[in-house]
Amino acid sequence: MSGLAEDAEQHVLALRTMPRRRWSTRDKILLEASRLFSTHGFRGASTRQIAERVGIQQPSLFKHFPSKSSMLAELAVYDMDVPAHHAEIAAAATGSALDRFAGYIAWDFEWYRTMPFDLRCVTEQVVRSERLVEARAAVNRWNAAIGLILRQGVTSGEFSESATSFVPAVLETLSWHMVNKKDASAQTVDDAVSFLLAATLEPR
Amino acid sequence: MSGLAEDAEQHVLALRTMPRRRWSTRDKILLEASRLFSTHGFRGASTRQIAERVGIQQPSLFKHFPSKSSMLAELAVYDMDVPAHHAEIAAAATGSALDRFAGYIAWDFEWYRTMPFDLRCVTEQVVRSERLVEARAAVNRWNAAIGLILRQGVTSGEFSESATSFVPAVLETLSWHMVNKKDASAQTVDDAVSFLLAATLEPR
DNA sequence: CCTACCGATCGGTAGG
DNA sequence: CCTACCGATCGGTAGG
Repeated sequence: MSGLAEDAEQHVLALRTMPRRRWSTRDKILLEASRLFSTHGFRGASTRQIAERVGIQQPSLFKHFPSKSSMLAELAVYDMDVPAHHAEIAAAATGSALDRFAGYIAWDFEWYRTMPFDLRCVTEQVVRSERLVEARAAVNRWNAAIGLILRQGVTSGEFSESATSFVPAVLETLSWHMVNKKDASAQTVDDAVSFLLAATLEPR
Repeated sequence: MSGLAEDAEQHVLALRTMPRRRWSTRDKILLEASRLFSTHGFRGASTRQIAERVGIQQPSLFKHFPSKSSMLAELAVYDMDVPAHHAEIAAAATGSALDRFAGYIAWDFEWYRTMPFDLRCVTEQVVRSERLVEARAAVNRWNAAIGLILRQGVTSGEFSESATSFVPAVLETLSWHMVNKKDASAQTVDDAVSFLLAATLEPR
């Protein structure tokens, strides 16, 4: 079922090159919902606030989404299914663990840097709200793929064993940092890759 | 006004050596509130849930706290005022930036590892809810002190300039990691210090 | 610390 | 996509 992830990735690539006023109402809803979820949390962001920012009445939201949580579920596809798909490819590829890990995190940081939606905190809210079963499965797939690459790197002597337990959480933080900073550039991505690799590599 | 931070630190040290059944109702409320805030977010945790876990009726909460947000404000003292106080001491001390930074983060990780309350996500919720003016001031003080140490280390050639922009967010993540993991030990603290220093130091 | 209760706001529906 | 509206739940108060 990688079709879901690939379709979602293509849709985001299309949104990035499209002026925001030409976005569909549905995507405008997702954008404002993501921003309010990030700022006030899922429960703290009301459907009336989302509708106001989009410029429609609150009940009109439910012509595009069956529920508020379905908005979060769709954002979780961009936040977890797409990264999980890329992480699984990196985990199954040939080459050194270091090269595959470096390649994945470079893609990951660039994904978040150019992401139109504000996905910060989506992961945590997804993991914690037990309703979103599919999104939780994607989180587990991502963790499994990253964990595999890290173990491969420890076995080959490239990665520090004691460091690997911190890597998933720090990777996530650096991803959100790309979203957080308006002035994040391609250089910022390179710096974040160097930062994480320096912490992960076995000291020589 | 470091008396607030020092009193709060002493209170936490006392709680750590006291069996939980001997805690005051007030501290039991703070414990369960912190856990529910961390799991469901501030808005997602209801006062009825908090009261149920403490074993009292919901309106009784307001005999101990004037409002739900005042519970968050008190947790923010443990999450921000106490660390800000220690960071400011480290920033003003003599010695190399590396030594002072390493000393601070070792204290920080140990603070969160042995913290009875679950302070994850308190910072974000504090920063975002504009009402908690005092807590926001503590966040700013912490950021200023850490930023000063980092700039000192860059000037002296000990720290990598491009790395320092990621350090505050990653430091916070590693602190929460100490709370998150039930099996976090003194060794985990040492590993986290090594992890962050490896990423922060100028490569030789 | 309890019972009883209130106004406000919430997510979502009906019907057009 | 709008207006009108509903049941549920929210944080907090009154009074004992």
